Amino acid sequence: MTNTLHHPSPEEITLPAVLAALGDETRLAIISMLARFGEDERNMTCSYFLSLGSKTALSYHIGKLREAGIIHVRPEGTKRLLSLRRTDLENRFPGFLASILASAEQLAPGAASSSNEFPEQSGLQS
Amino acid sequence: MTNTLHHPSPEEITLPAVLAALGDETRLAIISMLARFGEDERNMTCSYFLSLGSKTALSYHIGKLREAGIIHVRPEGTKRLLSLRRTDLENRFPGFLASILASAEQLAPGAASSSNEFPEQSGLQS
DNA sequence: TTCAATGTTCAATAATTTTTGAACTTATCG
DNA sequence: CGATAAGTTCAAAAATTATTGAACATTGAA
Repeated sequence: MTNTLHHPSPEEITLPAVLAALGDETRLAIISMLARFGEDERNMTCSYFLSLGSKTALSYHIGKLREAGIIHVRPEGTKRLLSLRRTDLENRFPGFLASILASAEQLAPGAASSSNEFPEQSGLQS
Repeated sequence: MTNTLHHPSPEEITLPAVLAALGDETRLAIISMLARFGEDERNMTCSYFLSLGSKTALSYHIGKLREAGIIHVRPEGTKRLLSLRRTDLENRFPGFLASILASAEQLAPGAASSSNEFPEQSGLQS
């Protein structure tokens, strides 16, 4: 049995697949949290995202993100350490991830609410 | 019967909806063609995109793009004139549309093949 | 070793999205 | 007027995606 998780190579990452993968609230929330709290990869395990859905649902969504080439998943013991494939995405679709993340910042629970008393519109409501 | 087509206001446009709408090859091709050949709105009718699907399928996809706030549809006689909501999208999600369009340039049939003999990778294969 | 934690897999179900063809509306053209 | 062109609507069918719970595998810890 192939024990290593499959990750598409940079050239295999396609725009339609990436957009489809991100066109889902749960997955958008995952990458948004990853982007903000993921500087230290050690904390970003699957169960970190349990507030977003059941164990099985997360396994499914994380698999989608991985297969689309958006995140990297590194098994470590019984855990999986997740990280954004920032560089690969930037090379493939310049500016794309940055614009998404900037717009998605308010999506993830526990967002660093920018201490703004006047929320304006954020474009992120379902 | 409300004869005017509904278009979400800028504040009603949400990132998940936009991403979901664009996570489809047909719709990505539509906006890519619109971006490249749509400077003159007069030519961009629904039937212009007939190479991408049946009449009914296009009606469906164009409706999706409209409801997501990505395009504007103006009835003119028996036709519908389509245009990208570039400004609204740029205000809402700065840099997003530009990055998509730059990456999607090769998607639409009849693309201005950039006269490049060495295609590299384009990230747009299905 | 035994227990608990972290995830995956599978099959079934549910929900959503897409595609189709037929019928229909509206407007334009001769 | 009568025919054609451009689209829409509707309901049914097809296809895809997402959710669940049960069972399982692996690793780490007591």
